[in-house]
Amino acid sequence: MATQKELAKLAGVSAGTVSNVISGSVRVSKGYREKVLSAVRALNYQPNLIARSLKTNRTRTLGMVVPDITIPFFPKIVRGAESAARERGYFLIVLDSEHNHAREVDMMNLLRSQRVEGILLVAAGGSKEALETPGSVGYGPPIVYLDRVPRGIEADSVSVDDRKAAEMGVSHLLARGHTEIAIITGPLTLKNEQERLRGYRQALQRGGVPVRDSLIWPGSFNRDDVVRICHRGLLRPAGRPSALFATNGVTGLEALRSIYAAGLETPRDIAFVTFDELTTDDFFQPGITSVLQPTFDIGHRAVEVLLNRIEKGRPNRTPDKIRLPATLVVRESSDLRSPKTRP
Amino acid sequence: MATQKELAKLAGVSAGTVSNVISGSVRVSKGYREKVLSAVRALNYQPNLIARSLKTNRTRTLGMVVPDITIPFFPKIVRGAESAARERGYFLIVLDSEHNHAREVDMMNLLRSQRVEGILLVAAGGSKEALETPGSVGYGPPIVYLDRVPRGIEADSVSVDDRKAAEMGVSHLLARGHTEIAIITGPLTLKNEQERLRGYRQALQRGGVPVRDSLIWPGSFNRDDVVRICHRGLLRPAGRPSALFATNGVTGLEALRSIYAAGLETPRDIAFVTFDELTTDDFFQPGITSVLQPTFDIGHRAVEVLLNRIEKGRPNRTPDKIRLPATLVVRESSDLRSPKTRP
DNA sequence: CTGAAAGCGCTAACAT
DNA sequence: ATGTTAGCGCTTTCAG
Repeated sequence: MATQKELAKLAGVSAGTVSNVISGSVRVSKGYREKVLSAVRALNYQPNLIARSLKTNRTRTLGMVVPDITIPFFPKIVRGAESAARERGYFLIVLDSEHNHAREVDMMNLLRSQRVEGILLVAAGGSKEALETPGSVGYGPPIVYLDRVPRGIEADSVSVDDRKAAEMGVSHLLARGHTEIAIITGPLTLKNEQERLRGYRQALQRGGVPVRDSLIWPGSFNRDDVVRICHRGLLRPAGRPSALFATNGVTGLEALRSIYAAGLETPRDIAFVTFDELTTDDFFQPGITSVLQPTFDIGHRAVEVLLNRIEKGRPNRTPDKIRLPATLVVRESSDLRSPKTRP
Repeated sequence: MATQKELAKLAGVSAGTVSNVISGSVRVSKGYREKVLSAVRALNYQPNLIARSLKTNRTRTLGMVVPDITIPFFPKIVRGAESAARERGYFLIVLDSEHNHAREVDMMNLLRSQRVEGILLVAAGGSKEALETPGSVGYGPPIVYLDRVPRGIEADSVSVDDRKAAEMGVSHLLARGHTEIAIITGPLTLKNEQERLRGYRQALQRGGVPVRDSLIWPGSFNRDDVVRICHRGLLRPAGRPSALFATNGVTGLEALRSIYAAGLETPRDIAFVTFDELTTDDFFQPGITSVLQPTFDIGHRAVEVLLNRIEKGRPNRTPDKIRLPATLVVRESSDLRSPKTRP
């Protein structure tokens, strides 16, 4: 691929002039500029960003690490982040940690080696310890945590108010007259899963309904686990709960699968509310009531926070901890009054 | 962030020795190596890949451009590609063209400017012309086309045998006794959509069933379009077809939505087969019969083709045109014999 | 086995 | 307004 030196030779000017034309930072006379530009076209010149970065010590690139790009929640966040990055003239490199903290550390180091100017991190989680040491924080470019906010460290973050969001979903079920509301969670090693569980407890307490341990089903992101747990819970001798609340989309989808597999229907046999869109969202018959997170905004805002930190360059400023509200979309699965029966 | 020069000073050796230790290309005595390595730890050194790339003219990075990362089909391909890249020690940068050819050209140029060593492209399509000029082919790093193979240009590609795959789906419906089989397609500007339509025709012809234009419904990726087209087709005066075949997941999902919205059930009122997993795949009640593409393999194989091209460096070799088979997963939606009715 | 030095392509003084 | 030049961090000869 052509270099500026070659352009200079072809255009009959110096390398510095070529650079001036291309970067646009210094005025160049019209005649020379034209010559350079036609050389650019002739040689199909593409600036070497690597060389430019080495010189300027800037890459205009942001990195992002997500636990699993095949979970629909994450591509939506990626979209928002990419959009915000592009608006401000930055590129975004997206990497997948595959729920693996060791790999996450590798990815972070890779991004640092690539000299990205900031990193958006949805922590892989797993163990507590893992969450708290996401690859030796404290050096390298700024990090904004999204979705999963680490406990303890003072860092920028953008997430949903999990407790309030869960409370909203559970309160909705209470308002519909349910008192036997079970909850199926994701892995409780994740702080936001814990918070959602707290929101559940809070809603019950405020509603004057006792919290019963037998209705709290700690789950995971694993398909079979969730199905097994739900199966046991739904068919337990004490009788099944009248409602089930799922704290994330992956778990919620499997929970719904279990309900169907047990030959039950929502809301006829059991009311159901879940966090997140079940990919086909309004598609289920009956429709599934969901607590929706503002996915695009999470990504978008996170980039704004990151770029403000980068460009304003105030390293010791107090962290931005942005909490976005979720919204409740009420559909039939939580509605006692119109039990539809459609295949 | 620390540089090799700083390491050298701390370790009391020359910069060249530090480089030798880090790259591992030249043997360094144990004593010096230890010193360097402890300096690495002390300064939390991260090699500057930018500088390395500038020198070596290698980035060990691959680029990938997809039309829409939020369509579940693509993250699955990305997974396969990332996995293969990692196996061979390459990084993968994923970009989203948002179905927009102009943006696709930008993304390609960006990747070239970043000096990626090869590009995996799922073309944005749209207009024919767009497909045929994916950003001035012929210079820059090698390109492997996935999923959507350009007409005319001789290039490496990895895709599914669309015609055969569609034929398989339609033949299945014929075998179930259907003769009034409608087809709803994606945008027919895409060659693979055309091929799938040809597969439909071929299956009918081989089955001795006349092809009727009124049963061919050219669609798009647009939600409302598809719903409108299906609505019209399903409620047409001539009576609705006995089966519907959808040529991709996005269109298929909307088609199914239309079926439900019209108060119909599969397979009771109409049999239904679609390309691609409907995100919740085996979840629908009744289950949806699907033509499944080997998504992970498509990405994985594409990286292999690309890296072979890069590393073997045979520029004028005849192109690899890999066609992977799809598989048919038969579920209830196409089964006349056991019309379940479950909500 | 180690050190010194050149140079990858580009930008940004500085000099003309 | 244009040309000249140093140097970003690294690898890689080439001497020693």
